[in-house]
Amino acid sequence: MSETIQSIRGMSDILPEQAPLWDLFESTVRAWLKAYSYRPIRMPLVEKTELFVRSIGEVTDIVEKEMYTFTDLNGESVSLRPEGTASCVRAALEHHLLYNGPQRLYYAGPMFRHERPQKGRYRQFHQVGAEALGFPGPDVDAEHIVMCGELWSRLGLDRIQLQINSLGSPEARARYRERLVKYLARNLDTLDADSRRRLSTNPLRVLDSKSPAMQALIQGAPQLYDDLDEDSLRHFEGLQTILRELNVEFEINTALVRGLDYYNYTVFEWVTDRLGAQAAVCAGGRYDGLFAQLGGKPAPACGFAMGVERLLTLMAESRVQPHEPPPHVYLVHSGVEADRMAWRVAQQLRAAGLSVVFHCGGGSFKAQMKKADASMARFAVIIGDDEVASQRVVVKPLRELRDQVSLPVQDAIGLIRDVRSAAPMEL
RNA sequence: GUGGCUGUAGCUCAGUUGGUAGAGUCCCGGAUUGUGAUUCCGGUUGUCGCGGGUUCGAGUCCCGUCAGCCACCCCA
Repeated sequence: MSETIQSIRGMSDILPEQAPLWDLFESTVRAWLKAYSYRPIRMPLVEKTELFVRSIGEVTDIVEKEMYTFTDLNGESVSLRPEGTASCVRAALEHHLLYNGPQRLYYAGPMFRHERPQKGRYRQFHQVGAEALGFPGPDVDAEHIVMCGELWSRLGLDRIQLQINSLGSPEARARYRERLVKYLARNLDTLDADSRRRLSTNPLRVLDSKSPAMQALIQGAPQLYDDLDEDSLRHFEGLQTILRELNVEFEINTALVRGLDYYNYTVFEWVTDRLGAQAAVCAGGRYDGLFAQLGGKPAPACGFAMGVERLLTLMAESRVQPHEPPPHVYLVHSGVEADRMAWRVAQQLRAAGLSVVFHCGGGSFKAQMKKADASMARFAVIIGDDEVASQRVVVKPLRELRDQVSLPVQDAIGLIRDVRSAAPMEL
């Protein structure tokens, strides 16, 4: 025997047992996006590395050390996508999607980041993202936030809190960054090693530090809010007004700075206390500069992405149960003529819209029925020599405590159909 | 990338200063070939994650490695 092969670290199989929850999530999400008139777009999983360098930012951890980057056979550097927004904007530019006005788009699928796996964090993980391209106002920011809130209730989830912040215009952020660096530099001896490193790379992220020793320093730090220009303030106020009118609860978290470079103005994050360290289940914001950054005609835009695995974990913990009815019929048959009849009956049952588990592999009735239980199918349909002679089948309920009956096939279909839509019986 | 904990049957887990592979569950066969239960009997549950080392002898101790979990970092 040769050695077995394992899946790659941080990349897992979604087994049949878990699939119904994924199905439930995906169908809920699709209906929800349809209700908001977002249309699907499917981008490649692989893009030129340059796309992510220019959009996400060269000095971000994602681009610096987490991308699956390799050289294609033609010598070009390509990467598995670590997120979806860059590809989505690239596609919008490439196909001139905004020529006919603004677009509401969504995508769903796997993303890849070479991080150390832990709860809610995997190397291949899934996101659903929505992007509103060509909308300048805070009303679209609000739309995104409101629709997320609605999704949580459609998914049966509660205790997901909303945090918002404004990063202002690029100029405002640059002013603030300078002020913050000065402040942090004065308190250099209080900074931990990570924060000192961030001082030169991404100083705003120092505010995110979880180190208890840093909290006082962070409390006393200058506020980005003080550097916001009039337009930024008006945009932020506009968003808050809508949220308040719609009774959407939110918290302004001035330490909320997204890790990706392309954000400006509104940023928001939905967080939970039930996932350990990976608190964010959905995050997004405005990225008015990205179109130009990717060489296109400037266009305002706003979007968000949610972590599917994290939401599924919450659903499982909230005991959200997908309704997955078992097949209608387990078809048991024994005997040369009976086998032949069984094939025919199976097709009749399926043609009538019933799902059939056909017993393959032969064996005695006893052996076949031994496998039958209520989780396998609602009914066993049994065919033997007597049934061949009478051209009837035996229908035996596997879930209800009722006697088996002998019926012509058409009557059997009727009987099974009658309970098809009935709620599954608790056993 | 850094740190901590863990890895024994398909699954959930025992395994006592280092001395010959265990339980429950599941699965398979039979008692019982017109059928789901119960009971009884029998059977496989295994490179003890992998590779080295120490030792007469390693599931147990040491080193390395891989994987899982948790935290840091980062992020959805």
